[in-house]
Parts: sequence; structure tokens; C-alpha cells
Amino acid sequence: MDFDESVLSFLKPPLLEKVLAESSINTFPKGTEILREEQYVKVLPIVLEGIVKVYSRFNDKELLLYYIQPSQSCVMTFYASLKNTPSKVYASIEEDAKILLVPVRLLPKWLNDFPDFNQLFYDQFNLRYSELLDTIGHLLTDRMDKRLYEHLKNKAEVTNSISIKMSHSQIANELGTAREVITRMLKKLEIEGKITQDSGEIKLS
Amino acid sequence: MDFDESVLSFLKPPLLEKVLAESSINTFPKGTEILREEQYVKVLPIVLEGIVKVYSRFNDKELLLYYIQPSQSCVMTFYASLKNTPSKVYASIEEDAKILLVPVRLLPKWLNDFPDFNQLFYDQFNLRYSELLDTIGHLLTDRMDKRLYEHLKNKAEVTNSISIKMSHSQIANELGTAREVITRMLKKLEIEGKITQDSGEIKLS
DNA sequence: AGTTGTTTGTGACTATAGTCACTGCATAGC
DNA sequence: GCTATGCAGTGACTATAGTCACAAACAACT
Repeated sequence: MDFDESVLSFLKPPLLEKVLAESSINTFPKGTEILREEQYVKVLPIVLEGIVKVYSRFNDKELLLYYIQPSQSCVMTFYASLKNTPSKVYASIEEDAKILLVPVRLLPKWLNDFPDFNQLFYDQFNLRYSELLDTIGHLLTDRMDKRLYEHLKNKAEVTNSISIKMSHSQIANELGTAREVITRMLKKLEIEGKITQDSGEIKLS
Repeated sequence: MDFDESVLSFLKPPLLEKVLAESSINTFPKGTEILREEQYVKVLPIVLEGIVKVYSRFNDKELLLYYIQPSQSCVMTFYASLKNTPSKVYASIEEDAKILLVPVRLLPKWLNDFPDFNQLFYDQFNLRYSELLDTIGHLLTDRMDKRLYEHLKNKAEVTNSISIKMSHSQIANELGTAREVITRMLKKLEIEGKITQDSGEIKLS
């Protein structure tokens, strides 16, 4: 199979072999929606390359929850599949991605045979919970300009690039606010010298 | 030991025996702070009676995260103890509580010997994550009057009583807002006939 | 009963961000 | 080129909730 096996190093060899034997690898282009709310799940995705964005929707507002980076899995999907309950979140491809799709029917057996496997999911659960706590903290105490700036910095870090190509309204969606607010705040950040904007491209400085 | 063993029915007999043999039972009065942020944890609490409140603090603002009810455990403590990392949240006794304190050093072994035991923590993790998602949803879309009313209804449900004895400023803390706001909103809810206030006691109607 | 401290009630003000209505720009397709 | 579409920029207005500054009510203790 055509990918860097080191991203799966968290799977010990005997388990790794079994997983690879039963799983398939798919590639998805940027923008593909891979998980909708209320959807039932039959495969557990593990990201090999690229970035997946997980977000939630409240009425008409959206909010970015977290990014799944290579060697991470979507723990929301994991739980939804394990318990056969519908998903509460959405996921879409943020950067062209290569994803290992592990069939869910074998998971309980593997978790039973390789108890260490559980650690992976505890870690992810904890990570996501912590991130959500941080998000709440920002929501509760920070004003939009700061939230926006942190959001951009985070995005830059995740995509490993200082430039971001997104429309103002896409950003507004991710932060659960209105487009005009983002336009104004970006202008403010530009005046403060924290970013530059040029033909739809935002650069951190 | 003096408590209703049915609250521990999620532990299968062989495991239950081992756990009880190694654990101690303590009672705590209302108001006791049992977990602070940054604290390291050596025991996993399982609530047998009473209610524990788990909350987070951001700068000077506080926010209620969830209540731990009988037969539930604090999954944040679980993870913090498993990985020996400091706690990110606070916990205090909301209603006089009897708590089973399970020593953490034996947890990894039990999780290994009884893989089903993991389900309990997955369920709790998922529950708490879902609650946090809901909280974010409310924070993002609801106005204070609605958030307050939902908060009171939730509190009434958890304590199994339609009356709440709390000062306005305590409520304000739990919702991460200012006291005057709560005073005004309570008045508003009173006028709308949703609650009554009488000598520091709030009753849902 | 009087002092002290805490809780509640309120009016006035402010700041933030969300909404509305519109203009100018750029790009894509014909 | 022209037009359509979507994106960005901006001023004006509004609503919500947070802040400030008190006053009144209540409780707790001596």
C-alpha cells in the first residue's frame, strides 16, 4: 500500500497486520463531506495524509470543533460506530486526504484482544474534550478580534503554511458569526500589522 | 458496606469484588472542593449518593460543565489519573455525597483483565462531550434568559426538586455572567410566570 | 436595637457584535 | 466586450449583555 507506514506506528505489529488486511485506503479531494450529523457509521477513518475538519451546526450557525491530522482518528466516529448511534458532528476534507477505512465490525474484537488499543481512543477523547474546553473558554472570554486571530494562527499551524485561502464568509462560518464582522476584524488586524490581505489570500506576519 | 449496591451494577461481579476490596468509601458535605485544576489524582471517584458538580474556570469566569450523579464517575479524573496528568477542571460537592474512592494504581490492570470495563469510560466520555457540545450550542445561539431558564430546569431535574436555593451571584458564576444580569433575567422569568422567587428560593412553575 | 455584611433591585451608560442596505470589484462565461 | 455572480468594503442602526453606582432589604451577631 502506498503511504508512509510510520503514521500508523501507534498500532503494534500484530494488530497492524490485521487492521491493514481488513481495511481499505481511499483518497478524497478537498471539500468532500465525509460525515453528516445523524448519519450512522460503518467504517472508522484514520487519516494518513491531508487534513479533515470536524464541525458542528447549531440552527444556522456552524462552529469548527477540531482538525484531524495524519495518524489521528475521528473519535466521534469511533464512538458512534461502536455504539451504533448516529453522529452528532460533521466532517469534511480540508486538504486532499488519504484515509484508512477500518471496518467497524471487527473493532470490538480487536479492542478485546489488544487492550492497549483503547489508549489511543482515550487519548483522542481527552484531546478533543480539552480542545472543546479551550474553545468554550475563548467563546466566553475573548472578543471576536482575538478569536479570529487565534483561529487564523491555528489554521496556519495545522496546514503548515502562513497563508490562508478562504473567503470571509467561510471564516465567519467556522467561528459562528457574520461575514461583515470578519471583514471588519480582518481590516483591524491588517491595520495592527498582524496580517496582510491580498486578492483573497490572508497571510500572517 | 453501607450503600445501595445496585448503583454499582455496571461492574460485573468478579470485578466488583476486587474493586470493593481495594476501595474506600467517604462522605463529603455540600460545598467541599474535591478536585482543583492542575491537581494530580490518585483515586478515581464513583458517586454512590449525592451530586458532584464539575466546572471550569477561564480567567475570572466560571462555567458549569456537568453534574456527576449516582453510579457515574468523573471521566476527567479517570483520564488525568490514568495518564498521570494534572486535572483541567474543578469538582465540588453539590449535594452531600457518598463516594467510592478507587485507587488508581490498579486501574490499568483491571482495564486489561476486564476489557468491558472500558465501555463505562467511553460512555462517560461521550456523554460529557455531548453535553459540552450542547453547552456550546446554547452559548452560541441562545440569549441569557433562555440559557438561565434551561439552567434552572436542568438543576431542578438533577436535584429532583422544583426549588433551588442559590444566590443570584452563584448562578451568575455557573453561567459565566454578571450578577445584575441574573437578577434582571430572573425578574423577567418571574413576570413571564415561569418561576417564582421567595426569600432566596427560586421555584419553577 | 443597632451595627455589619451580604444579597437583591434598578437606572443609566457602554461596548460589542450582529443586522441591513447598499456600493464597488473581480472573475467567469458567453 | 458585456453581463452575471459572488465577494469584499462600509456606514448606520440595533440589541444584548456587561459595567457602574447606588439604594433597599435582609440576616446575623452582639
